[in-house]
Amino acid sequence: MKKITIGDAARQSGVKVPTIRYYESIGLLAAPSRSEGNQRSYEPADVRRLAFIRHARELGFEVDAIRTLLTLQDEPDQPCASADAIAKARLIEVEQRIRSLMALKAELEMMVEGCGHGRVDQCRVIEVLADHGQCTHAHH
Amino acid sequence: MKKITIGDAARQSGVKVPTIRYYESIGLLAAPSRSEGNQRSYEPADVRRLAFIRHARELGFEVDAIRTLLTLQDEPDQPCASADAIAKARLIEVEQRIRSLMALKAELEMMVEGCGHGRVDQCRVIEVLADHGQCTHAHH
DNA sequence: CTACATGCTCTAGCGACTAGAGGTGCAAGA
DNA sequence: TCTTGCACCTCTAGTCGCTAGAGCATGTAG
Ligand SMILES: [Zn+2]
Ligand SMILES: [Zn+2]
Ligand SMILES: [Zn+2]
Ligand SMILES: [Zn+2]
Repeated sequence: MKKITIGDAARQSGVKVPTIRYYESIGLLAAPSRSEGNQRSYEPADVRRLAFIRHARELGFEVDAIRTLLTLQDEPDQPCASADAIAKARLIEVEQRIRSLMALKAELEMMVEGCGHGRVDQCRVIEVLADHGQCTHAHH
Repeated sequence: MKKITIGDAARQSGVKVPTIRYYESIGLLAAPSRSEGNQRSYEPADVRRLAFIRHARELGFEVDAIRTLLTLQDEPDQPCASADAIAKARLIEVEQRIRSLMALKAELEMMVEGCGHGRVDQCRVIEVLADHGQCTHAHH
């Protein structure tokens, strides 16, 4: 019976007010009912949905993936294979990203630690940037 | 002999043609001279500059940082402290990103491996997404 | 000379928001 | 009751680093 304003929904879900409106505009969250003064009025289920979205975003899922996951959530008797596939794809993505960043980290360490902090024309940072041949990894 | 077209510059530097024009439009690369038919004509130094930009982008430096690095490169007798600071900042960024992604990886593994691949209402993936309390890390 | 590749400018779109302008609604204190 | 002031509304435009396309002009090989 209590009306949940967009501000309340934001506080309870951790999703910012403009972002909630944005999610509505892209059809990720259904348009809620309105008060007499045309203000959005949410149900507890909407807040749970927002928290779900936020958590999925924090874990790096794209909005399109979240759209699919939300649809699945609404069909509890279906097999969960596609949800698992989405999560697994994200996991593989993250693993690749970590590998790539570790290689990057190595290059950056070489640059930073290799520099004697003198003049620019002796700077290891600038030197390596100007010549990828100085890198230990062939591809970044 | 010379007359490096934008296509040649692209092939030699690894930066795509529209991207070169984009870099010119944001002032990252100086506008080159033009041929009689109004076509861009680059010097070898421009191609080196493009390769520098590309390498820096591959290492994840932002365009604004690259702008600073390029300015520094043009002043070889200056101290390289600010170049080193930019690289170090990027290194710290990368290290933080790796840590964050490792935590993410752990959560995703729990989700993917914890699921018995049955019905959606028993899916570990959906369950964890709906409740951050199920996560091992407090913050993502 | 004729194709066709490459070049030109300009505009719009991507993802996932964020910021601001300019207006309305609403609750609480004086 | 009035007023203050925050919360809410819509709409537009900006962020970053490109990328895609339209509709032309130019350059080159056969
Ligand atoms: Zn240095
Ligand atoms: Zn390199
Ligand atoms: Zn599952
Ligand atoms: Zn979590």
